[in-house]
Amino acid sequence: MAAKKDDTGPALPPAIEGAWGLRERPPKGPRPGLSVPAIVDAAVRVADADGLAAVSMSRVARELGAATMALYRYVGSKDELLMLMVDTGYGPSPGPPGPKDDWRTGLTRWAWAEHDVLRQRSWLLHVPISGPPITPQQLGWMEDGLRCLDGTTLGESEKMSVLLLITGYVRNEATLTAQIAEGSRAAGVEPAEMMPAYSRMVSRLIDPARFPALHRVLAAGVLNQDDDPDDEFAFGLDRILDGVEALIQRRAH
Amino acid sequence: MAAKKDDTGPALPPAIEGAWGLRERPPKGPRPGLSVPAIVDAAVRVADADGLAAVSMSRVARELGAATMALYRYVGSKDELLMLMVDTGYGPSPGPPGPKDDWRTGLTRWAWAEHDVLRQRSWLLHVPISGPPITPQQLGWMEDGLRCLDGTTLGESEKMSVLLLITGYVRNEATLTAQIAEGSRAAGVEPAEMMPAYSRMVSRLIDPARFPALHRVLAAGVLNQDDDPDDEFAFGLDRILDGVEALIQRRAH
DNA sequence: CTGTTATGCGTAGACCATACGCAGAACTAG
DNA sequence: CTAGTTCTGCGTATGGTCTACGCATAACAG
Repeated sequence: MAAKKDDTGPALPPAIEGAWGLRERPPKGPRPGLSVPAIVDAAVRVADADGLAAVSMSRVARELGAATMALYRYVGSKDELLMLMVDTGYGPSPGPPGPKDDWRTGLTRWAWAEHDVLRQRSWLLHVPISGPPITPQQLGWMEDGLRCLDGTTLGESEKMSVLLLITGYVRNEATLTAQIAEGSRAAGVEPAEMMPAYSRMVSRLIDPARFPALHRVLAAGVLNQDDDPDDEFAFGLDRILDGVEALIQRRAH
Repeated sequence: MAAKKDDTGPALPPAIEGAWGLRERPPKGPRPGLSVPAIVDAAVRVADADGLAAVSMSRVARELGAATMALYRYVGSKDELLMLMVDTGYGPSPGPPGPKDDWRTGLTRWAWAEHDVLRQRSWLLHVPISGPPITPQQLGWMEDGLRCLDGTTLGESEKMSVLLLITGYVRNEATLTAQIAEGSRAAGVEPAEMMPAYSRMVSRLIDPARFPALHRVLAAGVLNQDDDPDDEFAFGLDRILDGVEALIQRRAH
């Protein structure tokens, strides 16, 4: 009676359970010609090469020399495939902080690690995420982030909030720079010329009397100079960590 | 020769120019039966009612009693329609800060205004944004945000960074809470039961030895209690503004 | 050898965006 | 008043998407 109490809320899709190492292959029937990891790898390869929009079931199947519908024996839907793609796309987390690292050093490294992944695989930003993380590597990232805050005065709930704050920032910053890159490719402009072109366009559109502050920003040439996006990233990250530091100080009081 | 120098970078789509009040109707030909604002309003109505996924060209046309292809006389593509939907979906900006407001009060109000819009129209979060803002209301929001920082010691570039930081945070927070809501609707669980169900599922999946920090968070019941999401939002916002305040203090030194 | 079960995958249906072209309306020039 | 021009509405058609369903076949258990 109490033995089969796995009915814990909404069921996990079979392919996700597979990612956690549960679920063994049934002994009957013909040998599977494909495997979930092979499919996911192929899909990731397509996304790396031609972007997320190129990832269709038929394209992934072609990549594997299989028929489109063969994939549905392994993944329940395209959304499920996308979820698994995100998991392997992020890859293993950067590992726990070193024993001598303070929380700030650790979180900085953690944030830069995600930053690097998203720079490399900008298609991750286009995957419509449909819920909190449930895949192994995703939770691995979360674990390592939490460990950075282990010795601090923060409560468990606050640690979680801080992590969400940082990961949100990283994703947002990556989204913005990826948009510039993709926009320039779509418009046929070289990336360095993108922001100046944008700046010129906005200058032409706005009335300086109705948009004085914006006009001042444009006049200062803020959007023209293509300063290192990494500096921009570091700036915002330090702002957030300053805020976290203020909280930690207050809790220690 | 120097009269028609509008060839400033990648051209603005005609419908967007229309949103800025440029572009007059040609005097020839039959009267248009539709209009861009009418189409955009219909599309927004569909998105409000049935979500962004329900917004197809045929559905919008049906809403207007027109044929699908008729819409293409007014917007160049569906992406263009989406861009216009975002503009009217956000609506007018909350206005400039009051004359007695300090920067922190102003930015707080600004952030909450976007927060409220995104709560109301969560489909805005699902629109794949494809570049920096070029529509009138979007730039209006930016203008009002910049004005909040008018009297501070920050440089123009820093003001922009702060704004991006905040708007990114607002979007991120809204995305997370919207995911819970949508996820619970998709899984047929009532929203209040969503996070506990998630918490139980993760507990079942992870090995406490490999995920000690995460295990501790779950044991503390952090994800169970459905504390007011607005408190959560206010927490993160204050963290960020603390960071901005630290910067302003340093610049004033 | 028989029954069971899982696999590969072909077919088909229900959508989607949109390129193209035609009939006719509404204006301007003469 | 007429002819020409230009723009509108929209029907048709193409090529793409995901995926429900069902059938033949392969591999195992007894």
